[in-house]
Amino acid sequence: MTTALAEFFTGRPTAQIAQDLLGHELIYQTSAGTMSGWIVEAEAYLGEQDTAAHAFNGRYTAANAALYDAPGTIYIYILRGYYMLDVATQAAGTPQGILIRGIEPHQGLDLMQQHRAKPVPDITNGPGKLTAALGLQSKDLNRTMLGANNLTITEQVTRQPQEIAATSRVGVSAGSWQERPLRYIVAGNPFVSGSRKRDWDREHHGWRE
DNA sequence: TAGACGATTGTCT
DNA sequence: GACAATCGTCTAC
Repeated sequence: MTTALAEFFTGRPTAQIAQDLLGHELIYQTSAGTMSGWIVEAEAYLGEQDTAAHAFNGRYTAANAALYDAPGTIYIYILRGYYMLDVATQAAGTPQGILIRGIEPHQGLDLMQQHRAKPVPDITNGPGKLTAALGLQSKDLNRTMLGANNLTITEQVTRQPQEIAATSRVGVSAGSWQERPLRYIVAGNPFVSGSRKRDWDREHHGWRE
């Protein structure tokens, strides 16, 4: 991983990093070809103090250890049989992270549809869906760095969101942190999980120009 | 089109 | 043995 990419995932609040991540491109290279997509939805989880976070109250297990690693470390975990893709933020020992919940396919859509035979946009509009589409069905990359192997994220935005909206996080049960607006989306993009057709920007998908 | 609910599986207590 | 940062299907409008 480059220094610039490491710096992107630290040095400011995780909520800000999650917001900044929208419009960056997630790139996964396999022997079958390259798949990539623009990040359109991300959620921030703020470590020990966040009742919804896996590391709440300093919880440390084999499964969530990646959260405690260096900024830019990939954290892959399984929920109800589905693989989820996260990136650890902040210095090692500070267990904060960002869950990537939706991407708009750019390269290799045909490959994604081989992995997950669903019509667009159902192919990548959810955290478990996008990992299935990419063929990320193992924890091999858990605790490895972005860019160290075949999975990375661009240092710069490659598309500029027209408007970023903040909402409460999905699937977070009751608690004082339930309502916190830590989920960030590209407004109007069809690949945002749970988005409604009537809210879609059919012309630009919520991107500038 | 939108809301409700049951299936399902690795992980922790 | 219970639970979870979900998904897909079914039903009602």
